[in-house]
Parts: sequence; structure tokens; C-alpha cells
Amino acid sequence: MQISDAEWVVMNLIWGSQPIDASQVIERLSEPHDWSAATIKTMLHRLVRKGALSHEADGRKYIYRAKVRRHDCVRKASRSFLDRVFGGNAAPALLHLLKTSRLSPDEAAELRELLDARFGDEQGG
Amino acid sequence: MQISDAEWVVMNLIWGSQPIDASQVIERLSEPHDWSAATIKTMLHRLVRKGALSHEADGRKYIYRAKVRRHDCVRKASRSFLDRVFGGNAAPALLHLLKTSRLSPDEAAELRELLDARFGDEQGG
DNA sequence: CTCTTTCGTTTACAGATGTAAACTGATTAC
DNA sequence: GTAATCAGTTTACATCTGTAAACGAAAGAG
Repeated sequence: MQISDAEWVVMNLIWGSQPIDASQVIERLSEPHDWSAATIKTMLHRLVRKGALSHEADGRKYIYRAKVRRHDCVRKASRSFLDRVFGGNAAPALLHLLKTSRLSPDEAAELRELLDARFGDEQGG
Repeated sequence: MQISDAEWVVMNLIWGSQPIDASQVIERLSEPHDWSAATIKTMLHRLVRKGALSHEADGRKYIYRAKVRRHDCVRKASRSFLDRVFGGNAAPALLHLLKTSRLSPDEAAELRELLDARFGDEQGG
């Protein structure tokens, strides 16, 4: 199951604010993305159909919840990105991101720690 | 201009082996991707139309060349991936890739060097 | 010179995507 | 209780994608 660009916007909101009903999603996304309410309703509907969201009636409205875990979707999307753009090799991707990104000192430190933890200074691991 | 999944396969080949003619592309891609010659011809055609490739007649066949630089496409695709999946923040993306990837010691070392060069140990840069 | 093969162009077609209006059933305001 | 409103469902529609067949021109086979 593929989550499209626009659907990621919706999913990202829902992962961060579930359970949530349609009006909330519309309220939070229509302005910043210049989407009509109808567009957002369509996306919610499609995401339910795809199995990415579940909805549960609460009176006349529906409460939406993610059925797929963000982490799994991130993994899938990352895999697909790596495959398509870097032939599946993480190293060039990491180098590219590192070269083109501004990181805060804290973020850099965290990265360095993880790097050291997983791939120790002397031997790789 | 967007390069689709399948088109990336073609572009990746061409970036690595240009100039190249259609029969070569077909020869190199149809087996591993299980694509018919017609499919590959379509993709070449679309890529020319999109402006990603140029073609130049050489007798009855065409020689293809990339018109867009790989680096630019990588940057665009990375940007789009970051935006869609990580809300535009490189740090979580880097952490994710690092957590889910196996790197060789050399790759790890290269990353560490770049990290240190760009975001020195004491002060961020 | 015809027939066949080859190469590129056009056309095809279903499914995904972005974007949204139309429709329908329930609910709230009079 | 009838009108306006609101939520969700259906329908719409152009474009993009993946996948490929059909078609037309050129070139080589005989």
C-alpha cells in the first residue's frame, strides 16, 4: 500500500494527533495547503479504503485513527527512495543529505553518537 | 519536471553510460526489470518530452544524452522525500537511514569525516 | 525491386493522484 | 416541522504512470 505525497500530509497530521475527526483535519490542513474541504475528505476516504486509516462512527461524524504505523511507512518510503535514487545504497544517500543539510549542533552530536555506536571508531559493526 | 520510479531506472543507466542508443538501453534493462522493448521505448520518449533527455539522430537511430544533471535530480528527489516523509527535517531522516542501514567501515569513516568537517566537534557549522 | 526486420512515433488503457463538485442523510435553527 | 447546514459518499476529470501494442518509415535480405 502506497501513500502518495498529499496523503503523507494527512497521515503526518493524524499520526501526531489521533484520534481526530474530519473537521479537525480540514481545519488544520486546508489553509496551509490551500486544499478545499472536499479534497481533504477525498483523501481521508482514500486512506481508509487503502487501509491506512480506520474510522469509527461517533454520532454523525467519524473518528479517524492510523491503522499503519508511521515507522513502517517511513521505512517503506525510505527504502523506495534509496532504491530509486541511490540504487539502494544508503551511504551515498547519507552523504548527500549530510552535504546539503544544515544541522543544529545537537543534531550533529546525536548523529555522531549513533554513528559511533553502530559503527565503532575502529571496527565497523 | 518529475522523474518517476521507472524513469529513474532509465536515467540512472543513461547517466552512467551516455551517450547511448535505444537498443543499448533496451538490452541492458529489459531482462533485469522484465520490461518489454516497447515499454522502454515509451520511457525514453517520455523522458525526451519531459526534457530530461536529448536525442540526436545518428542514421536511423537516436543517440540519447541526459539533459538534466544527476546531481540536480538527486537534490530534487531528496528534497521531496524529506518534505513528504520527514516534514523537511534532514536530521530525523539521517538518523533513520543510519539506524536501518549497514555501512562498511569505510563508508562509516567517510560519513564521520564529513560530519566533523561540516559540523565540527565543538561548534556546529 | 519486394519482404522482412528494425527503429522510432502514436495510440491504448487501466490504475493512481490531485483536486473538487454533486448528492444524500442527519441535524440544528427557526 | 421545514429550511439551511453539515458530514460523509459518489462521481468527475485531467494528468501521470506502468505497460505495451499498432503503425509507419527505413534498411537490409534475397
